[in-house]
Amino acid sequence: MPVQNAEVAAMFDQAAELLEIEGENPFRVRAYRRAARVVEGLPKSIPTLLAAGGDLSELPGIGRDLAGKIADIVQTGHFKLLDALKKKLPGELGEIAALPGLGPKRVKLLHDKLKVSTFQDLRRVVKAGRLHGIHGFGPIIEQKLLATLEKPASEKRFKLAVAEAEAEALVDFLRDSGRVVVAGSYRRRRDTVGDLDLVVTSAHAAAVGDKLVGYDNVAQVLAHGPTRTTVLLHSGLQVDVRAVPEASYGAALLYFTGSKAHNIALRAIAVRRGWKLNEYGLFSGRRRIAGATEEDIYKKLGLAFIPPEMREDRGEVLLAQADKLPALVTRADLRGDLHVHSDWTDGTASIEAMAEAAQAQGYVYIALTDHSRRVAMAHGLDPARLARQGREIDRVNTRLQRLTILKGIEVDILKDGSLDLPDASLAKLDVVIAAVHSFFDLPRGAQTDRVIRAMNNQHVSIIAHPTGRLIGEREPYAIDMERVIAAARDTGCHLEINAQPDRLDLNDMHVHAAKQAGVKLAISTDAHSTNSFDYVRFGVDQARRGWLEADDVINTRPLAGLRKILRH
DNA sequence: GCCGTTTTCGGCCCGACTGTTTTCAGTCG
Repeated sequence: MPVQNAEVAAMFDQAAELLEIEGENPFRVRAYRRAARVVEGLPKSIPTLLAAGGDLSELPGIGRDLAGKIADIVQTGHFKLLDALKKKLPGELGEIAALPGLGPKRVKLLHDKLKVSTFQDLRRVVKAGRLHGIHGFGPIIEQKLLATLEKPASEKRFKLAVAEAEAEALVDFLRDSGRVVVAGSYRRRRDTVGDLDLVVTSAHAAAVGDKLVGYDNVAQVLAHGPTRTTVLLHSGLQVDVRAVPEASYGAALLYFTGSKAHNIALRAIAVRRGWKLNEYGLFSGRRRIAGATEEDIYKKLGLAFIPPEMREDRGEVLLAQADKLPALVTRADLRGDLHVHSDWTDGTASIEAMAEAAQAQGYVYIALTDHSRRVAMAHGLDPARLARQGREIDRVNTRLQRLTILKGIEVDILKDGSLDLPDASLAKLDVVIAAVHSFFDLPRGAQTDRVIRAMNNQHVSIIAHPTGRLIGEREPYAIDMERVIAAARDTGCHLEINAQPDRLDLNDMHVHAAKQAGVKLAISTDAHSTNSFDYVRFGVDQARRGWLEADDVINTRPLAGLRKILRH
Protein backbone atom coordinates (compact mmCIF):
# COMPACT_ATOMS: atom_id res chain seq x y z
CA MET A 1 0.00 0.00 0.00
CA PRO A 2 1.37 3.46 -0.82
CA VAL A 3 2.65 5.57 2.06
CA GLN A 4 -0.10 7.80 3.44
CA ASN A 5 0.33 11.50 4.11
CA ALA A 6 -0.29 10.94 7.81
CA GLU A 7 2.64 8.51 7.93
CA VAL A 8 5.00 11.00 6.32
CA ALA A 9 3.80 13.62 8.79
CA ALA A 10 4.37 11.23 11.71
CA MET A 11 7.90 10.49 10.47
CA PHE A 12 8.69 14.20 10.26
CA ASP A 13 7.28 14.77 13.75
CA GLN A 14 9.36 11.95 15.19
CA ALA A 15 12.47 13.21 13.43
CA ALA A 16 11.81 16.72 14.80
CA GLU A 17 11.47 15.32 18.30
CA LEU A 18 14.78 13.46 18.09
CA LEU A 19 16.61 16.31 16.39
CA GLU A 20 15.48 18.55 19.21
CA ILE A 21 16.83 16.12 21.81
CA GLU A 22 20.09 16.07 19.88
CA GLY A 23 20.24 19.82 20.34
CA GLU A 24 19.85 20.58 16.64
CA ASN A 25 19.18 24.06 15.32
CA PRO A 26 15.65 24.81 16.59
CA PHE A 27 14.67 26.29 13.26
CA ARG A 28 15.56 23.11 11.46
CA VAL A 29 13.40 21.28 13.99
CA ARG A 30 10.57 23.67 13.35
CA ALA A 31 10.92 23.20 9.60
CA TYR A 32 10.18 19.48 10.00
CA ARG A 33 7.21 20.16 12.25
CA ARG A 34 5.82 22.76 9.89
CA ALA A 35 6.27 20.42 6.94
CA ALA A 36 4.44 17.69 8.88
CA ARG A 37 1.43 19.98 9.31
CA VAL A 38 1.49 20.93 5.64
CA VAL A 39 1.67 17.32 4.49
CA GLU A 40 -1.11 16.36 6.86
CA GLY A 41 -3.33 19.05 5.45
CA LEU A 42 -2.94 18.16 1.80
CA PRO A 43 -6.23 17.48 0.03
CA LYS A 44 -4.73 14.57 -1.91
CA SER A 45 -2.29 11.79 -1.16
CA ILE A 46 1.33 12.49 -2.02
CA PRO A 47 1.64 9.57 -4.47
CA THR A 48 -1.37 10.97 -6.32
CA LEU A 49 0.13 14.46 -6.40
CA LEU A 50 3.46 13.14 -7.63
CA ALA A 51 1.81 10.98 -10.27
CA ALA A 52 0.03 14.06 -11.57
CA GLY A 53 3.39 15.79 -11.96
CA GLY A 54 2.97 17.96 -8.88
CA ASP A 55 6.02 19.75 -7.46
CA LEU A 56 6.04 19.36 -3.70
CA SER A 57 8.63 22.10 -3.25
CA GLU A 58 5.99 24.60 -4.28
CA LEU A 59 4.14 23.89 -1.05
CA PRO A 60 4.71 26.39 1.76
CA GLY A 61 7.43 25.29 4.15
CA ILE A 62 8.67 22.58 1.81
CA GLY A 63 11.81 23.31 -0.15
CA ARG A 64 13.99 21.23 -2.39
CA ASP A 65 15.49 19.19 0.41
CA LEU A 66 12.22 18.18 2.08
CA ALA A 67 10.53 17.56 -1.27
CA GLY A 68 13.34 15.13 -2.09
CA LYS A 69 13.03 13.44 1.28
CA ILE A 70 9.28 13.04 0.86
CA ALA A 71 9.71 11.53 -2.59
CA ASP A 72 12.28 9.17 -1.13
CA ILE A 73 9.93 8.11 1.68
CA VAL A 74 7.12 7.47 -0.77
CA GLN A 75 9.42 5.40 -2.96
CA THR A 76 11.17 3.34 -0.27
CA GLY A 77 8.77 3.47 2.67
CA HIS A 78 11.72 4.58 4.80
CA PHE A 79 13.00 7.90 6.08
CA LYS A 80 16.78 7.58 6.25
CA LEU A 81 17.28 10.52 8.59
CA LEU A 82 14.78 9.11 11.06
CA ASP A 83 16.33 5.64 10.88
CA ALA A 84 19.75 7.13 11.64
CA LEU A 85 18.37 9.20 14.51
CA LYS A 86 16.65 6.19 16.00
CA LYS A 87 19.94 4.33 15.93
CA LYS A 88 21.63 7.12 17.83
CA LEU A 89 18.74 7.71 20.21
CA PRO A 90 16.96 4.37 20.53
CA GLY A 91 13.89 3.60 22.60
CA GLU A 92 11.13 5.96 23.64
CA LEU A 93 12.96 9.24 24.12
CA GLY A 94 10.48 11.14 22.00
CA GLU A 95 7.57 9.97 24.12
CA ILE A 96 9.50 10.57 27.34
CA ALA A 97 10.12 14.18 26.30
CA ALA A 98 6.36 14.67 26.20
CA LEU A 99 6.01 13.96 29.94
CA PRO A 100 5.08 17.03 31.96
CA GLY A 101 8.19 18.75 33.30
CA LEU A 102 10.45 17.08 30.79
CA GLY A 103 11.54 18.40 27.44
CA PRO A 104 14.31 17.78 24.97
CA LYS A 105 17.05 19.23 27.17
CA ARG A 106 16.33 17.21 30.28
CA VAL A 107 15.71 14.06 28.22
CA LYS A 108 19.11 14.51 26.61
CA LEU A 109 20.65 14.74 30.08
CA LEU A 110 18.82 11.60 31.18
CA HIS A 111 20.10 9.78 28.13
CA ASP A 112 23.70 11.00 28.35
CA LYS A 113 24.23 10.82 32.11
CA LEU A 114 21.96 7.95 33.13
CA LYS A 115 21.62 5.93 29.90
CA VAL A 116 17.84 6.32 29.92
CA SER A 117 16.09 5.41 26.67
CA THR A 118 12.85 3.72 27.72
CA PHE A 119 10.11 4.38 30.23
CA GLN A 120 11.36 1.35 32.12
CA ASP A 121 14.84 2.88 32.36
CA LEU A 122 13.34 6.13 33.56
CA ARG A 123 11.23 4.43 36.20
CA ARG A 124 14.33 2.60 37.44
CA VAL A 125 16.60 5.64 37.78
CA VAL A 126 13.93 7.84 39.34
CA LYS A 127 13.05 5.20 41.95
CA ALA A 128 16.72 4.61 42.69
CA GLY A 129 17.14 8.31 43.43
CA ARG A 130 19.77 8.69 40.75
CA LEU A 131 18.39 12.05 39.63
CA HIS A 132 20.07 13.68 42.64
CA GLY A 133 22.92 15.86 41.56
CA ILE A 134 21.93 15.93 37.89
CA HIS A 135 21.92 19.60 36.89
CA GLY A 136 18.38 20.87 36.31
CA PHE A 137 16.64 18.12 38.27
CA GLY A 138 15.38 19.19 41.68
CA PRO A 139 13.13 17.52 44.22
CA ILE A 140 9.91 18.86 42.66
CA ILE A 141 10.57 17.47 39.20
CA GLU A 142 11.61 14.19 40.77
CA GLN A 143 8.35 14.05 42.70
CA LYS A 144 6.33 14.91 39.60
CA LEU A 145 8.03 12.20 37.57
CA LEU A 146 7.42 9.60 40.25
CA ALA A 147 3.73 10.44 40.27
CA THR A 148 3.44 10.51 36.46
CA LEU A 149 5.24 7.20 36.03
CA GLU A 150 2.98 5.52 38.57
CA LYS A 151 -0.16 6.70 36.82
CA PRO A 152 0.56 7.75 33.24
CA ALA A 153 -1.86 10.54 32.38
CA SER A 154 -3.91 9.71 29.33
CA GLU A 155 -3.65 12.22 26.52
CA LYS A 156 -7.37 12.52 26.47
CA ARG A 157 -9.15 14.84 24.13
CA PHE A 158 -12.73 15.79 24.78
CA LYS A 159 -15.54 15.81 22.25
CA LEU A 160 -16.50 19.36 21.35
CA ALA A 161 -20.03 18.90 22.70
CA VAL A 162 -18.68 17.64 26.04
CA ALA A 163 -16.21 20.50 26.31
CA GLU A 164 -19.03 22.88 25.51
CA ALA A 165 -20.96 21.86 28.61
CA GLU A 166 -17.90 22.46 30.83
CA ALA A 167 -17.10 25.71 29.05
CA GLU A 168 -20.56 27.18 29.46
CA ALA A 169 -20.57 26.43 33.18
CA LEU A 170 -17.16 28.06 33.55
CA VAL A 171 -18.10 31.15 31.58
CA ASP A 172 -21.12 31.48 33.82
CA PHE A 173 -18.94 31.16 36.93
CA LEU A 174 -16.48 33.82 35.76
CA ARG A 175 -19.09 36.16 34.31
CA ASP A 176 -18.80 38.72 37.13
CA SER A 177 -15.03 39.01 36.56
CA GLY A 178 -15.31 40.68 33.17
CA ARG A 179 -15.88 39.80 29.54
CA VAL A 180 -15.26 36.04 29.23
CA VAL A 181 -14.59 34.25 25.93
CA VAL A 182 -13.53 30.67 25.34
CA ALA A 183 -10.72 30.75 22.79
CA GLY A 184 -8.38 27.93 21.69
CA SER A 185 -9.39 24.94 19.60
CA TYR A 186 -12.84 25.32 21.13
CA ARG A 187 -13.32 28.61 19.33
CA ARG A 188 -11.80 27.14 16.18
CA ARG A 189 -14.49 24.46 16.59
CA ARG A 190 -12.21 21.47 16.30
CA ASP A 191 -14.06 18.17 16.63
CA THR A 192 -12.21 17.46 19.85
CA VAL A 193 -10.72 19.80 22.41
CA GLY A 194 -7.58 19.14 24.48
CA ASP A 195 -8.11 21.98 26.95
CA LEU A 196 -10.12 25.15 27.40
CA ASP A 197 -8.43 28.52 26.95
CA LEU A 198 -10.38 31.38 28.47
CA VAL A 199 -9.72 35.06 27.92
CA VAL A 200 -11.14 37.41 30.54
CA THR A 201 -10.96 41.18 30.33
CA SER A 202 -10.36 42.65 33.74
CA ALA A 203 -8.58 45.53 35.40
CA HIS A 204 -7.87 43.19 38.32
CA ALA A 205 -6.04 40.37 36.59
CA ALA A 206 -4.92 38.51 39.68
CA ALA A 207 -8.46 38.33 41.04
CA VAL A 208 -9.60 36.36 37.98
CA GLY A 209 -7.09 33.56 38.60
CA ASP A 210 -7.92 33.58 42.30
CA LYS A 211 -11.57 33.15 41.46
CA LEU A 212 -10.88 30.23 39.09
CA VAL A 213 -8.83 28.44 41.74
CA GLY A 214 -11.93 28.58 43.94
CA TYR A 215 -14.21 26.94 41.32
CA ASP A 216 -15.59 23.84 43.03
CA ASN A 217 -15.01 21.71 39.94
CA VAL A 218 -11.23 22.21 40.19
CA ALA A 219 -9.28 19.05 41.01
CA GLN A 220 -5.76 20.47 40.88
CA VAL A 221 -4.02 23.81 40.37
CA LEU A 222 -1.21 23.39 37.86
CA ALA A 223 -0.01 26.99 37.67
CA HIS A 224 -1.15 30.23 39.25
CA GLY A 225 0.53 33.46 38.29
CA PRO A 226 -0.59 37.09 38.32
CA THR A 227 -2.14 37.02 34.83
CA ARG A 228 -2.34 33.37 33.91
CA THR A 229 -3.77 30.39 35.80
CA THR A 230 -4.02 26.74 34.82
CA VAL A 231 -6.20 24.18 36.57
CA LEU A 232 -7.35 20.62 36.03
CA LEU A 233 -11.08 19.94 36.41
CA HIS A 234 -12.43 16.73 37.92
CA SER A 235 -13.34 15.54 34.43
CA GLY A 236 -9.64 15.69 33.49
CA LEU A 237 -10.19 18.73 31.28
CA GLN A 238 -7.44 21.34 31.65
CA VAL A 239 -8.41 25.01 31.78
CA ASP A 240 -6.14 27.99 31.14
CA VAL A 241 -7.41 31.42 32.05
CA ARG A 242 -5.67 34.59 30.96
CA ALA A 243 -6.77 37.96 32.29
CA VAL A 244 -6.04 40.99 30.10
CA PRO A 245 -6.95 44.68 30.04
CA GLU A 246 -9.59 45.85 27.54
CA ALA A 247 -6.98 47.47 25.29
CA SER A 248 -5.39 44.04 24.73
CA TYR A 249 -8.61 42.07 24.38
CA GLY A 250 -8.36 41.44 20.63
CA ALA A 251 -4.68 40.58 20.77
CA ALA A 252 -5.20 38.16 23.64
CA LEU A 253 -8.17 36.57 21.91
CA LEU A 254 -6.13 36.17 18.73
CA TYR A 255 -3.18 34.74 20.62
CA PHE A 256 -5.24 32.33 22.71
CA THR A 257 -7.41 31.21 19.79
CA GLY A 258 -4.41 30.09 17.73
CA SER A 259 -3.71 27.87 16.09
CA LYS A 260 -0.09 28.14 17.02
CA ALA A 261 0.89 27.83 13.37
CA HIS A 262 -1.54 30.58 12.41
CA ASN A 263 -0.12 32.87 15.11
CA ILE A 264 3.40 32.27 13.91
CA ALA A 265 2.37 33.18 10.37
CA LEU A 266 0.77 36.43 11.59
CA ARG A 267 3.78 37.35 13.72
CA ALA A 268 6.08 36.78 10.80
CA ILE A 269 4.02 39.29 8.80
CA ALA A 270 4.29 41.78 11.66
CA VAL A 271 8.05 41.29 11.82
CA ARG A 272 8.40 41.89 8.07
CA ARG A 273 6.74 45.26 8.60
CA GLY A 274 9.06 46.07 11.47
CA TRP A 275 6.36 45.50 14.09
CA LYS A 276 5.85 43.08 16.92
CA LEU A 277 2.69 41.08 17.66
CA ASN A 278 2.11 39.57 21.07
CA GLU A 279 -0.89 38.90 23.32
CA TYR A 280 -0.97 42.58 24.36
CA GLY A 281 -1.21 44.07 20.93
CA LEU A 282 0.48 44.94 17.69
CA PHE A 283 3.41 47.26 18.43
CA SER A 284 5.51 49.64 16.45
CA GLY A 285 8.38 50.19 18.81
CA ARG A 286 6.68 50.79 22.14
CA ARG A 287 3.54 52.22 20.61
CA ARG A 288 0.49 49.95 20.42
CA ILE A 289 -1.03 50.37 16.95
CA ALA A 290 -3.76 47.75 17.38
CA GLY A 291 -4.96 45.30 20.00
CA ALA A 292 -8.47 46.07 21.24
CA THR A 293 -10.10 43.93 18.56
CA GLU A 294 -9.00 41.09 16.30
CA GLU A 295 -10.44 43.01 13.35
CA ASP A 296 -8.06 45.93 13.96
CA ILE A 297 -5.05 43.63 14.07
CA TYR A 298 -5.90 41.76 10.89
CA LYS A 299 -6.59 45.05 9.15
CA LYS A 300 -3.28 46.60 10.20
CA LEU A 301 -1.49 43.48 8.97
CA GLY A 302 -3.12 43.93 5.57
CA LEU A 303 -5.39 40.92 6.00
CA ALA A 304 -9.10 40.34 5.76
CA PHE A 305 -10.63 39.04 8.99
CA ILE A 306 -10.05 35.31 9.16
CA PRO A 307 -12.82 33.29 10.82
CA PRO A 308 -11.51 31.22 13.76
CA GLU A 309 -12.46 27.95 12.05
CA MET A 310 -9.96 28.67 9.28
CA ARG A 311 -6.99 29.59 11.49
CA GLU A 312 -4.85 26.53 10.89
CA ASP A 313 -2.16 27.91 8.58
CA ARG A 314 -3.50 25.86 5.71
CA GLY A 315 -3.37 28.67 3.19
CA GLU A 316 -5.90 31.01 4.80
CA VAL A 317 -3.32 33.77 5.38
CA LEU A 318 -2.52 34.00 1.67
CA LEU A 319 -6.23 34.12 0.84
CA ALA A 320 -6.73 36.87 3.43
CA GLN A 321 -3.86 38.85 1.89
CA ALA A 322 -5.55 38.64 -1.50
CA ASP A 323 -8.96 39.33 0.07
CA LYS A 324 -10.21 36.05 -1.36
CA LEU A 325 -11.43 34.27 1.75
CA PRO A 326 -14.48 32.09 1.19
CA ALA A 327 -17.81 33.28 2.63
CA LEU A 328 -18.25 30.35 4.99
CA VAL A 329 -21.61 28.64 5.26
CA THR A 330 -23.67 29.51 8.36
CA ARG A 331 -26.45 27.80 10.25
CA ALA A 332 -28.86 30.36 8.81
CA ASP A 333 -28.09 29.23 5.26
CA LEU A 334 -29.57 25.77 5.85
CA ARG A 335 -33.11 25.12 4.68
CA GLY A 336 -33.58 21.53 5.65
CA ASP A 337 -32.21 18.32 7.07
CA LEU A 338 -31.68 15.32 4.82
CA HIS A 339 -31.11 12.57 7.40
CA VAL A 340 -33.94 12.13 9.90
CA HIS A 341 -35.32 9.07 11.70
CA SER A 342 -38.74 8.40 13.22
CA ASP A 343 -40.34 5.81 15.49
CA TRP A 344 -40.95 3.68 12.42
CA THR A 345 -37.43 2.39 13.12
CA ASP A 346 -35.07 3.45 15.91
CA GLY A 347 -36.17 7.07 16.33
CA THR A 348 -38.14 8.11 19.39
CA ALA A 349 -40.72 10.44 17.83
CA SER A 350 -43.48 10.18 15.26
CA ILE A 351 -43.05 11.49 11.73
CA GLU A 352 -45.38 14.34 12.54
CA ALA A 353 -43.49 15.28 15.71
CA MET A 354 -40.17 15.25 13.87
CA ALA A 355 -41.64 17.41 11.12
CA GLU A 356 -42.98 19.93 13.61
CA ALA A 357 -39.63 20.10 15.41
CA ALA A 358 -37.87 20.69 12.09
CA GLN A 359 -40.37 23.40 11.21
CA ALA A 360 -39.62 25.06 14.53
CA GLN A 361 -35.96 25.19 13.46
CA GLY A 362 -37.05 27.26 10.47
CA TYR A 363 -36.59 24.47 7.97
CA VAL A 364 -38.73 24.13 4.86
CA TYR A 365 -37.98 20.47 4.21
CA ILE A 366 -36.68 17.30 5.80
CA ALA A 367 -35.95 13.92 4.30
CA LEU A 368 -37.34 11.09 6.39
CA THR A 369 -34.66 8.44 6.13
CA ASP A 370 -35.35 5.50 8.38
CA HIS A 371 -33.23 2.35 8.33
CA SER A 372 -33.71 -0.51 5.88
CA ARG A 373 -34.57 -4.09 6.89
CA ARG A 374 -31.01 -5.34 7.29
CA VAL A 375 -30.60 -3.17 10.36
CA ALA A 376 -32.85 -5.48 12.31
CA MET A 377 -31.91 -3.97 15.65
CA ALA A 378 -33.60 -0.80 14.52
CA HIS A 379 -36.61 -2.68 13.07
CA GLY A 380 -35.56 -1.59 9.58
CA LEU A 381 -38.11 -1.13 6.82
CA ASP A 382 -38.84 -3.72 4.13
CA PRO A 383 -40.46 -2.69 0.82
CA ALA A 384 -43.99 -3.14 2.16
CA ARG A 385 -43.47 -1.05 5.31
CA LEU A 386 -41.56 1.54 3.29
CA ALA A 387 -44.56 1.88 1.00
CA ARG A 388 -46.87 2.22 4.01
CA GLN A 389 -44.58 4.85 5.48
CA GLY A 390 -44.83 6.75 2.20
CA ARG A 391 -48.61 6.95 2.55
CA GLU A 392 -48.22 8.22 6.14
CA ILE A 393 -45.84 10.92 4.89
CA ASP A 394 -48.40 11.96 2.28
CA ARG A 395 -50.97 12.27 5.05
CA VAL A 396 -48.71 14.37 7.29
CA ASN A 397 -47.60 16.55 4.38
CA THR A 398 -51.17 17.64 3.72
CA ARG A 399 -51.40 18.93 7.28
CA LEU A 400 -48.08 20.82 7.40
CA GLN A 401 -48.02 24.54 6.72
CA ARG A 402 -44.49 25.48 5.80
CA LEU A 403 -42.53 22.23 5.61
CA THR A 404 -42.32 19.39 3.09
CA ILE A 405 -41.33 15.90 4.15
CA LEU A 406 -39.34 14.14 1.44
CA LYS A 407 -39.65 10.38 1.23
CA GLY A 408 -36.32 8.77 1.85
CA ILE A 409 -34.40 5.85 3.28
CA GLU A 410 -31.05 5.22 4.91
CA VAL A 411 -30.45 2.05 2.96
CA ASP A 412 -27.87 -0.37 4.26
CA ILE A 413 -24.85 -1.05 2.09
CA LEU A 414 -24.37 -4.83 2.16
CA LYS A 415 -21.01 -6.52 2.37
CA ASP A 416 -20.56 -6.67 -1.42
CA GLY A 417 -21.73 -3.09 -2.03
CA SER A 418 -25.21 -4.04 -3.17
CA LEU A 419 -28.12 -2.37 -1.39
CA ASP A 420 -30.58 -3.72 1.13
CA LEU A 421 -33.68 -2.78 -0.90
CA PRO A 422 -34.58 -3.43 -4.55
CA ASP A 423 -34.16 -0.63 -7.08
CA ALA A 424 -37.91 -0.64 -7.60
CA SER A 425 -38.42 0.52 -4.00
CA LEU A 426 -35.63 3.07 -4.13
CA ALA A 427 -36.89 4.53 -7.41
CA LYS A 428 -40.11 5.68 -5.73
CA LEU A 429 -38.29 7.80 -3.15
CA ASP A 430 -37.18 11.44 -3.22
CA VAL A 431 -33.89 10.87 -1.40
CA VAL A 432 -31.83 7.73 -0.96
CA ILE A 433 -28.93 7.89 1.44
CA ALA A 434 -26.73 4.83 1.80
CA ALA A 435 -24.54 3.81 4.70
CA VAL A 436 -22.34 1.07 6.09
CA HIS A 437 -23.51 -0.49 9.37
CA SER A 438 -21.72 -3.85 9.30
CA PHE A 439 -18.45 -5.53 8.34
CA PHE A 440 -16.39 -2.62 9.61
CA ASP A 441 -13.14 -4.54 9.35
CA LEU A 442 -12.99 -5.33 5.64
CA PRO A 443 -9.60 -4.65 4.05
CA ARG A 444 -9.21 -1.10 2.76
CA GLY A 445 -9.55 -2.02 -0.91
CA ALA A 446 -12.67 -4.11 -0.39
CA GLN A 447 -14.29 -1.52 1.90
CA THR A 448 -13.62 1.24 -0.62
CA ASP A 449 -14.94 -0.86 -3.54
CA ARG A 450 -18.02 -1.64 -1.49
CA VAL A 451 -18.92 2.00 -0.88
CA ILE A 452 -18.11 3.04 -4.45
CA ARG A 453 -20.35 0.28 -5.79
CA ALA A 454 -23.19 1.73 -3.73
CA MET A 455 -22.44 5.20 -5.12
CA ASN A 456 -22.74 3.80 -8.60
CA ASN A 457 -26.36 2.87 -7.94
CA GLN A 458 -28.26 5.55 -9.84
CA HIS A 459 -30.75 6.07 -6.99
CA VAL A 460 -28.24 6.86 -4.27
CA SER A 461 -27.88 10.59 -3.63
CA ILE A 462 -25.85 10.73 -0.43
CA ILE A 463 -23.38 8.52 1.44
CA ALA A 464 -24.07 8.92 5.16
CA HIS A 465 -21.27 9.05 7.78
CA PRO A 466 -18.76 7.94 5.16
CA THR A 467 -15.93 6.78 7.44
CA GLY A 468 -17.99 5.26 10.26
CA ARG A 469 -15.93 6.71 13.08
CA LEU A 470 -17.25 7.26 16.60
CA ILE A 471 -15.01 9.85 18.21
CA GLY A 472 -12.98 8.36 21.03
CA GLU A 473 -14.74 5.00 20.67
CA ARG A 474 -14.31 3.58 17.20
CA GLU A 475 -11.71 4.41 14.60
CA PRO A 476 -12.90 5.03 11.04
CA TYR A 477 -13.02 1.84 9.04
CA ALA A 478 -10.22 1.40 6.52
CA ILE A 479 -11.38 3.33 3.48
CA ASP A 480 -9.63 5.31 0.77
CA MET A 481 -11.45 8.63 0.96
CA GLU A 482 -9.52 9.96 -1.99
CA ARG A 483 -11.12 7.31 -4.21
CA VAL A 484 -14.52 7.86 -2.59
CA ILE A 485 -14.29 11.60 -3.23
CA ALA A 486 -13.27 10.99 -6.84
CA ALA A 487 -16.21 8.61 -7.22
CA ALA A 488 -18.54 11.24 -5.75
CA ARG A 489 -17.30 13.73 -8.33
CA ASP A 490 -17.75 11.22 -11.16
CA THR A 491 -21.18 9.88 -10.18
CA GLY A 492 -22.84 13.03 -8.85
CA CYS A 493 -23.38 11.29 -5.53
CA HIS A 494 -23.01 13.57 -2.50
CA LEU A 495 -21.23 13.04 0.80
CA GLU A 496 -22.63 13.72 4.24
CA ILE A 497 -21.27 15.70 7.12
CA ASN A 498 -23.01 13.84 9.91
CA ALA A 499 -23.51 16.36 12.71
CA GLN A 500 -23.92 13.91 15.59
CA PRO A 501 -21.35 15.08 18.15
CA ASP A 502 -20.06 11.50 18.41
CA ARG A 503 -19.53 11.24 14.66
CA LEU A 504 -18.72 14.54 12.90
CA ASP A 505 -18.14 12.40 9.85
CA LEU A 506 -16.79 13.51 7.38
CA ASN A 507 -14.15 15.34 9.38
CA ASP A 508 -12.77 18.77 8.47
CA MET A 509 -9.89 17.49 6.34
CA HIS A 510 -12.08 15.23 4.24
CA VAL A 511 -14.62 18.03 3.87
CA HIS A 512 -11.88 20.27 2.54
CA ALA A 513 -10.64 17.59 0.15
CA ALA A 514 -14.20 17.07 -1.13
CA LYS A 515 -14.59 20.79 -1.74
CA GLN A 516 -11.29 20.91 -3.63
CA ALA A 517 -12.59 18.10 -5.84
CA GLY A 518 -15.80 20.01 -6.54
CA VAL A 519 -18.02 17.61 -4.59
CA LYS A 520 -21.12 19.02 -2.87
CA LEU A 521 -21.99 17.89 0.64
CA ALA A 522 -25.03 17.59 2.87
CA ILE A 523 -24.95 18.74 6.49
CA SER A 524 -27.33 16.39 8.29
CA THR A 525 -28.13 15.63 11.91
CA ASP A 526 -29.14 11.96 11.71
CA ALA A 527 -31.77 13.07 14.23
CA HIS A 528 -33.38 10.28 16.23
CA SER A 529 -35.43 12.59 18.44
CA THR A 530 -37.10 15.99 18.24
CA ASN A 531 -34.39 17.74 20.22
CA SER A 532 -31.44 16.54 18.15
CA PHE A 533 -31.97 18.94 15.24
CA ASP A 534 -29.87 21.45 17.15
CA TYR A 535 -26.79 19.25 16.64
CA VAL A 536 -26.67 20.68 13.14
CA ARG A 537 -24.44 23.50 14.41
CA PHE A 538 -21.64 21.00 15.05
CA GLY A 539 -21.93 19.91 11.43
CA VAL A 540 -21.81 23.53 10.31
CA ASP A 541 -18.65 23.95 12.40
CA GLN A 542 -16.89 21.15 10.55
CA ALA A 543 -18.15 22.43 7.20
CA ARG A 544 -16.64 25.84 7.98
CA ARG A 545 -13.38 24.19 9.04
CA GLY A 546 -13.40 22.58 5.59
CA TRP A 547 -13.90 26.05 4.03
CA LEU A 548 -17.39 25.27 2.66
CA GLU A 549 -19.54 28.08 1.32
CA ALA A 550 -23.33 27.92 1.11
CA ASP A 551 -23.16 26.76 -2.49
CA ASP A 552 -21.05 23.75 -1.50
CA VAL A 553 -23.85 22.47 0.74
CA ILE A 554 -26.87 20.94 -0.97
CA ASN A 555 -29.32 21.57 1.86
CA THR A 556 -28.88 25.32 1.55
CA ARG A 557 -30.90 25.10 -1.65
CA PRO A 558 -34.62 25.80 -1.82
CA LEU A 559 -36.69 22.66 -2.31
CA ALA A 560 -37.00 23.01 -6.07
CA GLY A 561 -33.26 23.49 -6.48
CA LEU A 562 -32.53 20.57 -4.20
CA ARG A 563 -34.79 18.25 -6.18
CA LYS A 564 -32.86 19.09 -9.34
CA ILE A 565 -29.54 17.83 -7.99
CA LEU A 566 -30.85 14.73 -6.22
CA ARG A 567 -30.58 11.55 -8.26
CA HIS A 568 -33.59 9.37 -8.99
C1' DG B 1 15.47 23.42 6.63
C1' DC B 2 12.96 27.45 4.61
C1' DC B 3 12.86 31.83 2.51
C1' DG B 4 13.39 36.86 0.31
C1' DT B 5 9.64 45.28 -1.37
C1' DT B 6 15.34 44.55 4.46
C1' DT B 7 18.41 39.49 2.46
C1' DT B 8 20.56 33.79 -1.98
C1' DC B 9 22.95 34.67 3.78
C1' DG B 10 21.24 35.42 7.98
C1' DG B 11 17.55 35.67 9.79
C1' DC B 12 13.59 32.61 11.61
C1' DC B 13 7.12 34.52 17.10
C1' DC B 14 6.73 35.74 21.76
C1' DG B 15 5.86 35.93 26.64
C1' DA B 16 4.37 33.54 31.29
C1' DC B 17 5.36 30.45 34.74
C1' DT B 18 8.14 27.04 37.21
C1' DG B 19 11.97 25.18 39.27
C1' DT B 20 16.38 25.71 39.77
C1' DT B 21 19.24 28.96 40.22
C1' DT B 22 21.86 33.14 42.41
C1' DT B 23 20.54 35.78 37.54
C1' DC B 24 18.28 32.19 34.31
C1' DA B 25 17.18 27.90 31.50
C1' DG B 26 13.63 24.94 30.37
C1' DT B 27 9.06 24.14 29.36
C1' DC B 28 4.68 25.41 27.76
C1' DG B 29 1.16 27.28 24.95
